[in-house]
Amino acid sequence: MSEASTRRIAHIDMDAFFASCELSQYPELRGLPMVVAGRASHSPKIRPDGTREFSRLRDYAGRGVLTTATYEARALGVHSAMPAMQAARLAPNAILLPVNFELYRRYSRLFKEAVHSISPLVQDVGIDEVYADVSALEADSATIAQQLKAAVFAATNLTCSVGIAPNKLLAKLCSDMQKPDGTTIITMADLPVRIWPMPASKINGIGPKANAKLATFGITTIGELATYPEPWLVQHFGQSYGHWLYRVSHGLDDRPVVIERQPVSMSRETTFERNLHPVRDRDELRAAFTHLCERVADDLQRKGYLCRKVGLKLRFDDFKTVTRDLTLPEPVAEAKPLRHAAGQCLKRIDLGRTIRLLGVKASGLLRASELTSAITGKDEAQFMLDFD
DNA sequence: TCTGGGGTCCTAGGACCC
DNA sequence: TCTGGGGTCCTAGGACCC
Repeated sequence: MSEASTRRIAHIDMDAFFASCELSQYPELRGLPMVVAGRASHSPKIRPDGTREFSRLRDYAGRGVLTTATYEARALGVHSAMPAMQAARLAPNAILLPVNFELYRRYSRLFKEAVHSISPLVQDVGIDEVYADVSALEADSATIAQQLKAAVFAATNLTCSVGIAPNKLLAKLCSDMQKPDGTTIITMADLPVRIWPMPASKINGIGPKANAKLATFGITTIGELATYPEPWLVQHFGQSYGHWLYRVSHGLDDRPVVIERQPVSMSRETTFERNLHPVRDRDELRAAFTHLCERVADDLQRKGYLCRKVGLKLRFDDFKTVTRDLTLPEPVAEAKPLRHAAGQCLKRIDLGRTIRLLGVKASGLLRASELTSAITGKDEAQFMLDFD
């Protein structure tokens, strides 16, 4: 009802986050085309005179994609998620830096603490963005946006863009409208003018496939989507997705800001530098397989979880991906049972081609602490039964 | 020299139970 | 000898997001 329109949700999105973190380390790169991709072998070297020597994109060798590209690099036609080798042909002289997740996580923590200092109801949605429910704050939205940006800048020396709107859907669209360092505040009344002209693909949840299908009906903007009646959308996109398309096109979204969430799965995967043959490269595959299981086990134990389900993922040389999973009789968190279960999964896959990627996933997660109490409860029930 | 890694959510068929 | 129907779990694949 009308109370939905009284909510005020902020979406706070760091500007070119990874690149900005790197520029804070290497200010001499400001204004240059720069990309982040790959591993530590491309870290800058220190010259005898103390200045830094950076790798160039043309030095890149391997199968990675760009994690990020500065605006100057994007002007040369490269963009994040582009294969690095392909980007190297377009921008051979762009500065190349390896990913430094430790650095990004450090800045991420500072950013989120800063948002928290302004509004306590914060939902994490990735390393560089959060939602905050600011409905209960006294100040008006423009003041809140200024406070958020000032707090983030004071904590990180980095800028962010803020959108404030009646729900998460619109707040997310808003924060993207005036990047970088932008502030955009809208109400439901602004929908036709501010939101409807935007491409439908800007909506979170309308990806390449859905967008292409919408385009076959001549629908490219959110406003065009909004001209279609709900039954028509349901007929062509299914009950659930059609209903959702109808709602988002009219700016409707009642998802709450969720402060804490339990993880659903934990996984590790690796793409090999060259495709591995299941027989000829058996030793290398086995070592990688075991290592992935060890890493997943380490993640589980470090975060205090056990899993009831183990999954295996294989990508073949033709990029075809297959998965197999197995539900275990008892939850586990150690590498050995993970490795055994994943090995069982592997037996169900036809290994006719060489392998590009191998992955191991743990799901059906249980908190280790809760498992203890669950067992205690079960034992007590058992005891009662016996006693009876 | 094509196409990373870590996630969430949805669908759909079959098993199995009542 | 054809045929029910709801609920839940398991498994495989795929869309989508950062």
